[in-house]
Amino acid sequence: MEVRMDGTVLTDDVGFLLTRASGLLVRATNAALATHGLRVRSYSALLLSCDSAEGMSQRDLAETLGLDPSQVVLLVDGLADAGLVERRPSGTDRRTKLVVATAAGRELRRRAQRSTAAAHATELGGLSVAEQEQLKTLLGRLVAGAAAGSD
Amino acid sequence: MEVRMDGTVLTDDVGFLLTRASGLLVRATNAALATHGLRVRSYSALLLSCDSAEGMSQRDLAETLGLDPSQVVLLVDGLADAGLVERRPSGTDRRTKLVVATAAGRELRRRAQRSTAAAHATELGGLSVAEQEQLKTLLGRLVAGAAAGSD
DNA sequence: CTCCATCGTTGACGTCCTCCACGATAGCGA
DNA sequence: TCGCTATCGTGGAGGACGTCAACGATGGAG
Repeated sequence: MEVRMDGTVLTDDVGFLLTRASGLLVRATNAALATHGLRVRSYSALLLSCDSAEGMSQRDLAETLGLDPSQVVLLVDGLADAGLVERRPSGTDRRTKLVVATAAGRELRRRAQRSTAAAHATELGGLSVAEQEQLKTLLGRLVAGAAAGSD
Repeated sequence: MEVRMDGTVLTDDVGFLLTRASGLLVRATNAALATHGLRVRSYSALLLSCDSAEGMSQRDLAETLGLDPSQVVLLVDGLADAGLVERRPSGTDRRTKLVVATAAGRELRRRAQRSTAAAHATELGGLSVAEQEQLKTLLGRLVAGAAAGSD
């Protein structure tokens, strides 16, 4: 019988579990989004583009998604080529381009959302709704804390 | 004021938070492990090799880490080249190779563990110890459930 | 007007994911 | 015993992703 206090055993390590859980969910979600021609990455960007009425700068997109700005370029390129979003010039700053979802983008978002919800339900089936909420809260605090620490 | 029930808003999505948190922790941990010539991947494999007395087959390694077996080959190659683990033939099955940590591997593991613990403490600073334990439990259940579901 | 910061973009390089195929070995049924 | 099928480790290909450095265009402070 082996008893250890912290993340000494790999499968008790928060970091490992985080990576493992994320990998599982990403894989399942990517599979669910494949029929819509989306991946987790592009779907996330589409969501943000839909939820901001006036569009979101690529800078803010990168910040929120935790990505390098150079990756957002390709991400938005793909979405724009598919007619899901468009780049609009900002009225106040000619450097920034606001990414805003098109009607087609908003429509696809609705359909894709059903797919991801189904995948999430399957993957998170082992947890009760209350526990999922608890997990969400803890992760939110973790992310917020880490983001604050890197300022 | 916008109120939504579930993961409708991206930053309230469990999957997104999971990926985001994992990315943050992996980045920090990789930075902490860099001085030891390790990455999260190789460190995890080293841990497993240390914790199983008789060694672990690459198959089981892949299973536990959630990786494709072909990746484990390269992973173990790297660790073996660094003298941290060695491949031993299994007494019962000549196909399988047991990966077992060397003395140097066990020594490095100890030092590396201190680095990762420090990184974790920094990154998880926003959560109390009880909350970290809670998070660990929830993630463990999630991973176990998803693993059971894919059988 | 000048100097420096910021935004989007491009390029490069390495890591990681996913899948497919192969030789060697194991295990089972005829 | 002989095949058939499954499993283990390995190799290779192709795409996605992470990280960093540099550039032109623009904004803002002094």
